[in-house]
Amino acid sequence: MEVRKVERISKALSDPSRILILKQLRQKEDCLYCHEIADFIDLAQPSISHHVKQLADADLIVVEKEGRNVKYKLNQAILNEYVDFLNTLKV
Amino acid sequence: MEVRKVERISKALSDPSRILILKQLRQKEDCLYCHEIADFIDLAQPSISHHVKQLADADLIVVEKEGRNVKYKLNQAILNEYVDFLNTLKV
DNA sequence: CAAATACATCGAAACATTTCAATATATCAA
DNA sequence: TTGATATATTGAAATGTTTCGATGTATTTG
Repeated sequence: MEVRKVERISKALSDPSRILILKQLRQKEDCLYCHEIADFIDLAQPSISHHVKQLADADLIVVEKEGRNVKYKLNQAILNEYVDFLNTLKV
Repeated sequence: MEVRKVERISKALSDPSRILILKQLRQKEDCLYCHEIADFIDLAQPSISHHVKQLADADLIVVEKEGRNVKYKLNQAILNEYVDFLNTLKV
């Protein structure tokens, strides 16, 4: 995995709100609706939108439109690649 | 692993210079001297010092003084804990 | 179609990070 | 002990991130 990609994913993972979103995604069995995020993150709507965008830009989540709503899924493949990279750092 | 800790490690990993330091640490068989960093990172000495501090504060590297010199080693245990956390995000 | 709902984008304020020159500290060498 | 070397700290400029109010854009519902 390229340094740029590692950097972007790490940056996406370096904020408590975004970590929480990923954790809740896991709790919800890998399918979270945008409006559900407001239930566990106390931020204004544009801020939540911003955080979701960071995760999407890092390819950590896949965004699916469902009419007015937006649904998120974890991108396991990217997470696996990131973990693989981290493992190559070990001796 | 706590969200705070994940945040701090991710932040440490979210800079190209710091990623490079960890990669070179691996190349050097897990034992890098401070002055060697200047060979592959084109930044002023205080900047390198700053980056190394971020890695140390995140516990990603262990710092050992050797007289005038400083030696770094990867903290594999923390990296493992971080990887374990990332794996819990998967379904 | 009009109003309501869900989400995104813009612009600006507040805050954090990165970078370097200058300076400090600690150790080694003569 | 004096000078040289290795690294850390300080302070400030430049840049990036986070946050929100205001507003824009789809989509659904009445």
